Amino acid sequence: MYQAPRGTSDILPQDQPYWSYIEAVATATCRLYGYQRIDTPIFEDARLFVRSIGEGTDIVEKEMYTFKDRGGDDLTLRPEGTAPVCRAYLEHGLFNVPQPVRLYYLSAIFRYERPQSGRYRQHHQFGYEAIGDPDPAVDAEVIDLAWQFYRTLGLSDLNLQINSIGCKGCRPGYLEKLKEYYTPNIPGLCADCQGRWQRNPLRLLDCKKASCQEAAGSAPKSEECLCQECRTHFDQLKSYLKSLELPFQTNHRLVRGLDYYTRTVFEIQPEEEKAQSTIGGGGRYDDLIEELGGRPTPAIGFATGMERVILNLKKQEVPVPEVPRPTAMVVHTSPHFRDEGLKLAGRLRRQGVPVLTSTGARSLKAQLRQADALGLNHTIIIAEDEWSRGTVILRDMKKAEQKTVTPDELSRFLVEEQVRGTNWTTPIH
RNA sequence: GUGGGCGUAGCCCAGAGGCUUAAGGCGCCAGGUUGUGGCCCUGGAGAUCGAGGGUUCGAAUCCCUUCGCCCACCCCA
Repeated sequence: MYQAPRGTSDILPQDQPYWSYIEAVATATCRLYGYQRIDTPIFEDARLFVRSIGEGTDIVEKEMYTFKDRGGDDLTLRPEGTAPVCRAYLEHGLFNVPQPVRLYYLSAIFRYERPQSGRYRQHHQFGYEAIGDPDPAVDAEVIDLAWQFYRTLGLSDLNLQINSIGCKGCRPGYLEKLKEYYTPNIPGLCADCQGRWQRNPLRLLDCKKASCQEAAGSAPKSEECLCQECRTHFDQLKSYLKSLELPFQTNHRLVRGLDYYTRTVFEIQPEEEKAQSTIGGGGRYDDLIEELGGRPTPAIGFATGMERVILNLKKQEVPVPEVPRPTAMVVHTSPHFRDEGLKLAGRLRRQGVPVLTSTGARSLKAQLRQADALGLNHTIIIAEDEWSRGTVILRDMKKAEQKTVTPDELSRFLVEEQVRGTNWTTPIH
């Protein structure tokens, strides 16, 4: 038997309410803030990602789905959403519209990793970018939008952590200090951290090993090494966040895994911290667009993992709206009426009434049993006697009552139900 | 890539060497007479016991290999 490839999964009807709910809330929230949707291809020139994410990162080193197409081009299944949006920004001259350009996306992301709870090879992100404006007010807006999104969804007990990792001007100095501080501790560090000291000192800060955490605890803080501009930017952001009444915490050990981040970085995670707990994160990437061949263009973005959001919606037992389904079914006492049943159902549907039809040569009993199992409110029974008098039976399955009606009366009743909204199923769980 | 746990019907699972010709529950299908569901009763379909090899008179049960799933590390959404 074939199985879905490792790390991928089918989203069955049972889970679809979560997806449409999240998409609806994401879309509505973005509209509230003036972000417009953008969709980029599922694959891109491999170099786009190597260039933007950074050669030394895990994503580029071992997680990209890269392949040669028949024309010999190296293509990569998008492992993150920001670089493609920046590419589109440049390609379509979006620097010629009023800045910042506010864009959002809902898209599949691919990373070759060992799957585990909340981590998949194909997952989905809702993300957005504000490109072309250095103002810390934009940082605040981006963070606020994320917070608003989670709140609207109904998630509670979330933590917002922020940090500033400086710019290309002041970060090198900070990294020096960091390495200096760690030098005497090197023998006590875990093997991974010994490598990090060499290649990516920032990452020393978020090692989860107890032994390394100790050292990280009293390590020099990036915030204390910011240049004047970065410091002002960070201070202003914090003050804006306070104005917006966002309950943030400054986390000096918050760094992010992609190379392109500058200044503001932030993450949002559920209070009870676990593995892969971060549900969303983002940051500023003021040098990325230039790196991709554009003019220097400051920008900031955010992305959240849909699967992780769903995980938390379930954990917190947040009720989500059910997707509408018909609550009526046309059945018959004899297969001879199947044709009439199809016509009647067709007529109802043209009037906007969702209905099911029974299939197969089943007995009336079997058809009703099925209607019951599906939790339908009504069955419309086509039966000899009534049909010969130009009527059908409308049976209320919940009340176990039925009456004989003409097709016109039937339509009127069901259209009425439809308008009142009772002709759709609503409960869930 | 590394470590741990687990693989018996669509789902939950019993069975730990010969009464297993693999049990039960849910679900599915059908029936319980005349055109009507939900409860109950009866019947049915559905499992090469993840796969391959080995030990044995005999293996779902023991051994080896392999694949898959889950969880954790790394890292991230």
